[in-house]
Amino acid sequence: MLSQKAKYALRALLMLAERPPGTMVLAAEIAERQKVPRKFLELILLELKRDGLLVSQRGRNGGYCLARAPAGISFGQVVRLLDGPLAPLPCASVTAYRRCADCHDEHGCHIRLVMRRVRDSMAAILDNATLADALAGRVGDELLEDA
Amino acid sequence: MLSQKAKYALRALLMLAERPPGTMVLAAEIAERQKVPRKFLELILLELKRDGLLVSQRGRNGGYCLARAPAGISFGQVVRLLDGPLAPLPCASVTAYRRCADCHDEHGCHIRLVMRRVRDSMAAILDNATLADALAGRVGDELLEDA
DNA sequence: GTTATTCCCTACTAAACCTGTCGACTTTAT
DNA sequence: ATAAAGTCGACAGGTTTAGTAGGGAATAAC
Repeated sequence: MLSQKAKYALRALLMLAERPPGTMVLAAEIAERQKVPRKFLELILLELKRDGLLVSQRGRNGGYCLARAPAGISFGQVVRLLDGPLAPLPCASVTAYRRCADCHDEHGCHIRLVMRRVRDSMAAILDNATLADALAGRVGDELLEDA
Repeated sequence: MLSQKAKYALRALLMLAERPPGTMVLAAEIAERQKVPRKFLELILLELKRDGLLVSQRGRNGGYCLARAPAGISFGQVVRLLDGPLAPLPCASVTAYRRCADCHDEHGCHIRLVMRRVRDSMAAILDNATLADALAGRVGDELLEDA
């Protein structure tokens, strides 16, 4: 399950992606428009900034904007940053592999093999979906008709 | 992330699937062999039984066995039962749809569309992978060679 | 250089959830 | 009767989630 944090982060990023590149937007404005508690949002924006997805400007006329073009930011990066690895099990993770303590012969573990497939397909979708794709209505391979 | 409960449940079911159909196995034996706390496992087995995946026999010579053939029990059923809907967001769920309270115009929500694709691909894998498939080494479309 | 604005940072909290544990009760075979 | 086994409710300790609170630091405008 996606956390509120990740959901809020995606909303904020999508909102920023709609603006002309370099436009500074106030945290307060994002909070109001996206209906996210202001202080909570600040924590999230800060995390996104630390990870290099956002650029910020302090003081008057400050705010946040994307650090790269919307086509350069994927859902996968955002979800991993805020919610951790995609894989349903640590032993099925590629980016954050960890052995199951109680699993003898991991190599033949059927559960792991299935979960590995799940993680691969999640990664294929999320790492491939960028903010630009979302705004353009491109979801996966198909282009969405009107609505 | 898969809960311990779901992981233990899958382990127990796979173990039962290896036995000849109808063989009663003690909760205590499953617990020991799969290294799962006994009392905790009992809760899980009970839940599996209530959902019709297991059959139990009380008293002496009692135990648990699968209620159906291993080919009739999918990973998806088990995961949904113990961990809830597959979808990363309630608004992207098929089996347990719930509107996002703070989402105006859900219809055009880009986040939802992406998460819907994630849930579809998870469901395709998990609902298609049965206990029998796992034991046979069938994972998805390909058959696994030795190792 | 003062002031208003805006992001930055740390600490805290209340509630929920996860992972079990405990103890008693019921059913059943011997 | 007795012992073996599943059934059930309550609870507890730790972790995570979803925020809140309050100030500190940088910057622009005046």
